[in-house]
Amino acid sequence: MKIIAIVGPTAVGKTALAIELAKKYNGEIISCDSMQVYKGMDIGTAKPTKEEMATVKHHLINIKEPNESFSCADYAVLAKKAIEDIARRGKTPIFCGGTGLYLDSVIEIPSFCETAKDEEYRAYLEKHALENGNESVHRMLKEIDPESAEAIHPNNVKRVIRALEIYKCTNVTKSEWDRRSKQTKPPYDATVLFLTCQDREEMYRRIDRRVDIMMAEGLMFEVRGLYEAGLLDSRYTSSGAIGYKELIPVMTGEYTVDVAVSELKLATRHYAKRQLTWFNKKASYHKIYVDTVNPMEEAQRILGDFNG
RNA sequence: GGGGGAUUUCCCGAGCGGCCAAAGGGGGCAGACUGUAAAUCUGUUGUCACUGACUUCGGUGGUCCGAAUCCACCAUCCCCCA
Repeated sequence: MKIIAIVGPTAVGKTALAIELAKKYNGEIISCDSMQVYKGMDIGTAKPTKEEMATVKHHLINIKEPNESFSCADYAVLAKKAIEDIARRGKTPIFCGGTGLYLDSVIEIPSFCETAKDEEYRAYLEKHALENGNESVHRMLKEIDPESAEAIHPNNVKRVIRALEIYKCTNVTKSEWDRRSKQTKPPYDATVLFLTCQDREEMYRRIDRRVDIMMAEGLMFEVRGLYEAGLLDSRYTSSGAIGYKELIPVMTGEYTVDVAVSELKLATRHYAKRQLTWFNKKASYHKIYVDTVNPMEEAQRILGDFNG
């Protein structure tokens, strides 16, 4: 099963390229973005426009309310279904988005969703860490899975807890799960195009420009609407989205719009750097510098006589 | 015109005679990442021939074995009285 994936930091033009390629290669797009899944969060997550979505079929966008929970495991299940669905109709699945882990959960880690979860235990550990310090839960992990304890920094409580949770749920350590998952490969033959900028300054300029456009398109209104509907709350994963969490303080009067916008630009730059770090280490990805070559031409050169 | 306060490394800001290349935060740069991932976390950040040397705390000169820290003058900014 052949699939195409377009990844890269924010604001390099992934969406546009995906749509062009979908037309060229008879494809449908599967969003690979942790925030575009939420309804009503349109401008801030830079979703494709209605027109674009009418031209090419998109999957896994607008499938959850902002107050619903969603995670990578949910994504992996749905994305695999989407691939089947698209393939059944003889089309090519084209992944497009910047959430690296989400892509990995389908093209690299077949057992991603088999480790289960235990919210209660998680909450218990969070409380424990809060009261007894980060080291306390890390020591617990060291007892049962020294290998993971070694790999996870004690301050990264979230991941320490998840490792403990995995063991609690499956009786198998996280390090063992990781080892096993590396032994099997998913049944997909993915060609990944990694869009990026050669010049860091250029990337930051694109981000600033993108944010200004979002504001001009009415991001503030979008945020206010969600805020007034009670859909922005730190309990929700969706409210951690860049563009929303920076604008909430404007609603409450803590920030001026100008301050919020520069915070938003900054957060986006930080995010883009993290994406770069993630994608850069993927040796098999085809890097395309959007500021020095024509991305569509380059993509076609790489994909060649690709046929799904 | 008179009185008071400030000036610190890219930025904010601590330091008030040795333990200071100088806390902390921000930013920059780099990195990690297998169920919250637009999240979470880590390292690094004066220069160099780097377990040591050199330059730095507005400027110049001084006191002292020793100054970002004390003194004098100058510069710039802020506040108060005229």
